[in-house]
Amino acid sequence: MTQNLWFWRRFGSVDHQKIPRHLSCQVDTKEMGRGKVELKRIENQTNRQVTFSKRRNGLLKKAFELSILCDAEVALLIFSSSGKVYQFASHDMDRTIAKYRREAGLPDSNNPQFRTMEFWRSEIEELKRSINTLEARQKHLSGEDILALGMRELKQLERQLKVGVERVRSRKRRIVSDHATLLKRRNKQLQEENTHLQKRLKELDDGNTSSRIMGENSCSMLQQRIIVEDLLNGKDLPL
Amino acid sequence: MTQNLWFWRRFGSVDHQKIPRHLSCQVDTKEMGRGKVELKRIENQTNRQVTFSKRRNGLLKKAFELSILCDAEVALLIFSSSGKVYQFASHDMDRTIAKYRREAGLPDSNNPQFRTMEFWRSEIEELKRSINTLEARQKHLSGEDILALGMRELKQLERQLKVGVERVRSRKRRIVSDHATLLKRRNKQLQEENTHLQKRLKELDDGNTSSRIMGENSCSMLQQRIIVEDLLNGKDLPL
DNA sequence: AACTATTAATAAGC
DNA sequence: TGCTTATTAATAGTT
Repeated sequence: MTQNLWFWRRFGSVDHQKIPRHLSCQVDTKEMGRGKVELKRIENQTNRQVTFSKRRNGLLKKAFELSILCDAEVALLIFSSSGKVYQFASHDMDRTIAKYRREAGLPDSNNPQFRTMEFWRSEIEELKRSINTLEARQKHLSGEDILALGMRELKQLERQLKVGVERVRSRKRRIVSDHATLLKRRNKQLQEENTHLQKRLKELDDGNTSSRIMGENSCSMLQQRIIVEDLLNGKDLPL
Repeated sequence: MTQNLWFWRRFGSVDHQKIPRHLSCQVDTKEMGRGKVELKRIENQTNRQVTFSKRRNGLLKKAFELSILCDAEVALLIFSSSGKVYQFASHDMDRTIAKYRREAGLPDSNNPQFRTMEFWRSEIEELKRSINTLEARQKHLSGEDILALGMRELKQLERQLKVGVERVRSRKRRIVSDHATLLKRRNKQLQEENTHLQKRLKELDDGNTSSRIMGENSCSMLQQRIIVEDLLNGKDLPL
């Protein structure tokens, strides 16, 4: 009944005393497939989702096999982090749950009101816990409340912050560069248009207005140049 | 919700069109380990029990891993054919079961408690919104998901990250410096103690043991120096 | 329970 | 999501 999680103590860290195949492995991680995966929440969302899909299927399959091969009654509930539910029950979910309640459950938790109360309560508790965690992390990332952190954590934090700074800088450079490119292109267009217009004017007229037009042109160029400089200084970008 | 058992159709008979390793296999059975096992109840009682034990552990382990790796909520109930129950719940068995009942069970919304439920629901919504905000902020601080940010926000973000880095660095320096100070002080104490001891020895004795003690002394000093160097390199600090 | 040969599961890449 | 491949994990049978 309470041998829940016992395997964690046994399997939590893989024992590499005996070298498995070709090479030994120094890292204390969960390994499978092509790579090695730390037994911790996969941070990359896409990856997590793919792994979830694969392992969920694997788990359902194994639950099914166990129930058949060993004539066991198995019930399995899986909620994805997005809240979608997947289930397997060898006999009948409700029957198995009822059996569990009789065997392991508390005297009377079958009260529907009590149960929903408990459910919402725990749901809220969990959300609050999440918020606390996130807030703590946030503070750390802002360099606050770091007195309790050890050297190792501080170094990791610094590394992460540096990565963040670099990404932000990279994005900034990209924005500026894109805008500059855009403006240059427009500049060029205008220049060409100007040349064209001048040519046409020269063809139509005999020189008494062409100087005025050349004046307007150079003014427009100047304005463009100022905008580009603003961009490079990071002033108000339209994006 | 009812995609239960779907995998059975796909995995029920293994596809051996592609020869797996050394030899192909003609039989349409479930295979594993050294032998091949039909996907049906194992008749031999001993065998069945052993297999149950092994596979049960495997299943529990995998359920656990799924919950950790993919941040999923998993509940698993296994009754052996002799009636013994084994369970795993990543969060809380009752909570997960309640969640399942809500999801899969009747969408009973005309409850007298509907109002309070609505209240809690909105409470939860709000908490979730907070979490989303926090997570978004977190990502920004990690330099992720910043494509939508404008130049002004990026600059602010960069400034904040720099402040964070500087605070973390400052804290690191402080830790190292404190430790160095501490060690230097201890060093000095030891040195004084040493001098004192040597003096006393010289007074009491006439030189046949003093060399040994000096040896111990220099060894201690060497150790101290190594620790200080570790500190400056940021290795494992006790703090 | 430990060992080992063999197959299954699956991480990564597409 | 599905397929392929390289690699590790699970485990059936044996001792």
